Amino acid sequence: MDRWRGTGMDATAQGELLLHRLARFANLSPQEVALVTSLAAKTEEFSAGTELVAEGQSLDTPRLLISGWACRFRMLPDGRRQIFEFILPGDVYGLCLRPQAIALTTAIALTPVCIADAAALGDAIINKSDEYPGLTAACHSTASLEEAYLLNQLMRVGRQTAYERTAHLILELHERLSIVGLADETTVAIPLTQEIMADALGLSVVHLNRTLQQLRRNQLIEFKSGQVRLLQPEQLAQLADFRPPRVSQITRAAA
Amino acid sequence: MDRWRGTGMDATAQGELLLHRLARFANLSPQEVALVTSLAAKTEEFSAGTELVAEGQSLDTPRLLISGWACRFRMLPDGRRQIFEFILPGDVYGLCLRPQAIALTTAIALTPVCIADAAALGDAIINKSDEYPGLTAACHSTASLEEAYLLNQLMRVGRQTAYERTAHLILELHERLSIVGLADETTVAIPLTQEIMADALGLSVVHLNRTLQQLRRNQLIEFKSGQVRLLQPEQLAQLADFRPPRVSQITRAAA
DNA sequence: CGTAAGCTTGACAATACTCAATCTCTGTGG
DNA sequence: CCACAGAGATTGAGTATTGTCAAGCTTACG
Repeated sequence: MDRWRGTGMDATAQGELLLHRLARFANLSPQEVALVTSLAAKTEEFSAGTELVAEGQSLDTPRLLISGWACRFRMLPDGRRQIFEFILPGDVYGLCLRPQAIALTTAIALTPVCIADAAALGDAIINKSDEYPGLTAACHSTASLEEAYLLNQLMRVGRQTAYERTAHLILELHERLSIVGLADETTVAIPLTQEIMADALGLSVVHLNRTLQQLRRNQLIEFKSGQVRLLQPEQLAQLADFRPPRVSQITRAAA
Repeated sequence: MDRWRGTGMDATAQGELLLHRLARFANLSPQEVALVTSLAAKTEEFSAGTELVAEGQSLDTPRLLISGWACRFRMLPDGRRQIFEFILPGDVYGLCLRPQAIALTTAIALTPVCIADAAALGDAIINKSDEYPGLTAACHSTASLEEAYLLNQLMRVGRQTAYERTAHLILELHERLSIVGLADETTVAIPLTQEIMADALGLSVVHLNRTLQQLRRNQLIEFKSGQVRLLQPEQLAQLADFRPPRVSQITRAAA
C-alpha cells in the first residue's frame, strides 16, 4: 500500500508541523518555540487501527500527532460508524482546556502513526499560561478551529448533497494540511480508504465511489493512490460553499 | 398559537433553572448560588426570529436564556439551513471559556424569549475562578455537555435513519429539559414547528411529518400543539440508541 | 503467483425529496 | 359572532438520491 507514502520530510521537519500552525495564531517567544520543538524528542509508533483514546478515558495525557492520520468516531450497535473529525499531523489530541474532562469519543489511528508526548505543552498552557502567552493564545485559537471544523462537518452531513459534501471535505483537508505545510497549492496526500471517507461523510462506500468518479469526470479533481489534485479549486469551493473559517480576533502582529 | 404556552412557572422559578442544572455538576457555595440567582434580576424580552448573536461577533457578552427557545445555525447560499444546536431555558450562550473568541455561528430566537445579562457569571468563572470553584467546575462540565450534544447531533444526522434520529432528538430534548425541571418523566413541551425540527434533523418538512406520524402510529409518542408525551421511553431509547452522556469525572459530593 | 484489501460496476430497492394541493388551526377585523 | 387570512400540518403522486447486494477487477505484497 503506497497510500501511506511519506511526505519526504525528515524527522526534524515533521516535529515542527505544530509550530507552523501555532505560529499562524500568535507570535511565539524563543522559549515557546523551544518548548514546542522539544516535544518531538521522544516519539512512539503505532500501527493503523490502534486505539489512541478510549471513550470515557480521562483527558489528561495530551499527545502530538507527528505523522499519520487518526480520527474520532462513534459507532451504533449494528456497526454503522460516524467519523466526527480527522486528526492530522501537527494536531494535538487528548488535551482539553477544561480540567477533569473525559473523552467523549474514541480515537483510533487510521494509518501507521508517530506520536509524541505533549504533557509539557498541556502543562504550559494550563498551569503556566502567564509564562507562555503566545502558546496559550494559539492553543485557544486551535480549539476554536476544531469546533469550526466540527460545525463544517455537521453542515456537510446534514444539508449538503453527496457531491457537495465530498468536495467540501477534500477542500477542508487540503486547507488543514496546507497550514502545516503538507500540501501545496493544488496537491495533497489523503491516505484514506473510501470506506473511511464514506464513514466521515455519512455515505455508503459505493455511493462515495460514484461521487468521486463524478468529481473526476467533471474535471474537478484527480484522486489516485491517496494523492489528490485539485484541478479547479475555485469551482470546487463554489459548488461546495467552502469558506475558510475566521476563528479569532487576535491578529498576528508581524511576519 | 399555543405552541408557546408557558410552563406555568413564575419569574423567580424560571430564574433558577440554571441553578438546577449547575447544581448537578458541583456543590455551590451560598455566594455562588446568590450570584446565579441574581442574574435573573434584569431581563429583556425579544420576539421570535430576533438575532441574538451574529456570526463573527465577539463572544464577550454572555447571556442567560430565561425562557423561550433559541438555536445556532448556518445557511447555504440557496437557503438550505442546518440547525446545530438548540438553546433552552437555563442555558448560557455567548460565553466562551477561551478568551477573545468570536462566534462561529449565528443564533436566533425560535420563540419569544426572555434573556438576562450573565456578565457576572462570565466574570466569576474567567477572572475569579478561585472564588467561585463550584461555578467554574459546573460551567466547564456544561461546556463538555454541549460538545456531547453536538456530537450526538452529528451522529444522528450522519448515520441514523429519519425514524431513529427523530426519536433521538426528542429524547435528548426531553432529557435536557428534565435537567432544568421543565419536563416530567414522560411529558415535555417542544414548541418547535416541523420546519425547525426538520432543519435540525437534516430532513425535509414533509418527510419529518411522515416520520412523526410513524412514531405516533407505532404508539411511541404523542405530539400535538407542542406537547410531547413519551409513551414507551425504553423502546424509543433502544431504537434510537439513546444514551445519556457522561461528561465529567467530578462527582457531586452529596445531595 | 496467490491472497487480501480496496476499488469499481450493475441491478435493484429503499429512503428521502419535491411539488402541489388540501386541511386545520388561531388570531383578526368587520 | 363570523368570515377571512396566514401559518403550519398533512396528503398524494411522482422523482431523485442514496443504499444494498453481489460480483468482478486492480493493486500491493508476501
